Amino acid sequence: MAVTEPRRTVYVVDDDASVRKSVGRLLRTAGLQVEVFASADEFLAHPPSDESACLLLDLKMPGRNGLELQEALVAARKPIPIVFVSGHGDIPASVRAMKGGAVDFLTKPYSVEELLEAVERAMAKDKRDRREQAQVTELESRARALTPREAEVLRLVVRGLLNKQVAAELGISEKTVKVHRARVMHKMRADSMADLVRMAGRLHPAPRAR
Amino acid sequence: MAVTEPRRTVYVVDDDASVRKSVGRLLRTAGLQVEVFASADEFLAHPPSDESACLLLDLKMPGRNGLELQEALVAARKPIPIVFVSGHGDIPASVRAMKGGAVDFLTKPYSVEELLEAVERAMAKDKRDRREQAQVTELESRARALTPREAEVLRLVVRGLLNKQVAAELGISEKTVKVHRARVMHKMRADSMADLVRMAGRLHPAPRAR
DNA sequence: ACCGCCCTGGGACCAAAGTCCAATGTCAAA
DNA sequence: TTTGACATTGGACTTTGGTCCCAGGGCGGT
Repeated sequence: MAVTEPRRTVYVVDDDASVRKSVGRLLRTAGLQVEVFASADEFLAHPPSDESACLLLDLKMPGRNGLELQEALVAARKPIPIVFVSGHGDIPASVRAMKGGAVDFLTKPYSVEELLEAVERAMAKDKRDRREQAQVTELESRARALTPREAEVLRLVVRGLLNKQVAAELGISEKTVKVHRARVMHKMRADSMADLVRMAGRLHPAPRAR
Repeated sequence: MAVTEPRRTVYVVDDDASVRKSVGRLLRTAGLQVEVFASADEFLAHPPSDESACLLLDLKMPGRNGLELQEALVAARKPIPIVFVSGHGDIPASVRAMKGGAVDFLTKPYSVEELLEAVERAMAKDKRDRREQAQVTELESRARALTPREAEVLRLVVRGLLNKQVAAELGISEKTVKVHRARVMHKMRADSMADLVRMAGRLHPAPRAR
């Protein structure tokens, strides 16, 4: 298959130069792009590309450590799957990392297989997350194009109200509701009521179990 | 408020009798019901009540260990939030526990606050999970009451097809589709199209990010 | 053979939704 | 002031959806 393999980048953040070098070589050999950073701040200063990627992160580093970087990324809404690596980490740190959504937490010495497998899963997760995010972003974009009134009508229609009920709720005529409703369908590019309901559901996800 | 406090039970599984005793007393003091078990198998043999509950689980035990119990519960579809406790656990074990969905993983010595806080979060999660599960179960129950044809119509209607399109798809008359559709709405107790779409969405959740 | 459930329809109608065309008023920006 | 986006509504229809009543055939179990 002559499919152009999408660029997949692993960001390696480790204060140990020899680690950066050896791990970098290893990952490149596995066909991955690699970008190395010597500290958390160096990584944060880096404009992350919008390609498929994951982060291979050392737990202990001078300055901002791995967990702090993880928190910073969460706070900055820069979701990127993280694989932690540590030499002398402790259980509380690993638990905190996993609670924070890390894909895996490897301890040295780890095997090449472990590393590649973890990175592979992180990449897969990134791919899913990106796809999901791209779709939601697109929907949000469409929703932003709605006028206040249209958004209002959307809300009530999706709640299951009839046009006449929406009209009563808003104190306007049913005719006007139909007009707004038609524009909503068009702007949201929904081709059925069912479609619209699902779109609305993704825009305001029900708080499921966490 | 004279609200009857719902019974909240913590299942404590630990091979050390003195731990069972002291932790049990501690949790009871905090107003929780406690049931203790000396081994994983003893717990598995226990018919779990259907009350709000969580599991406080020792990592290392003779026979089946904590992680194995966790896996057994997952395999058996007996979801119950787990708080692990370990004296001499290692990082791989804690990571495995967290990957398996554990709420927390405490290491000895831990403070009373840590323990209670973790148990409290586990109970809260259990409450959410139960509520969610109860709703889904109810919907599944309604869906099972549908005849094959009705289920088929539901599927197509929720996909956004018009009655006439559903009819064409099934090779029957639009009239018959209406009949099935009406029965679907009634059996599912949906009071609007939007409602029905959401119900269907919860029955067959879109595979989101994991 | 009879009963109940399921699937299938017709006819008649009413309600709701969607779609044309057309028009008016407000309000803020150019 | 002119332009443009937004909200509003009417009239006239067509298409869909939903609900009655009524009815036949197939099929499995009592």
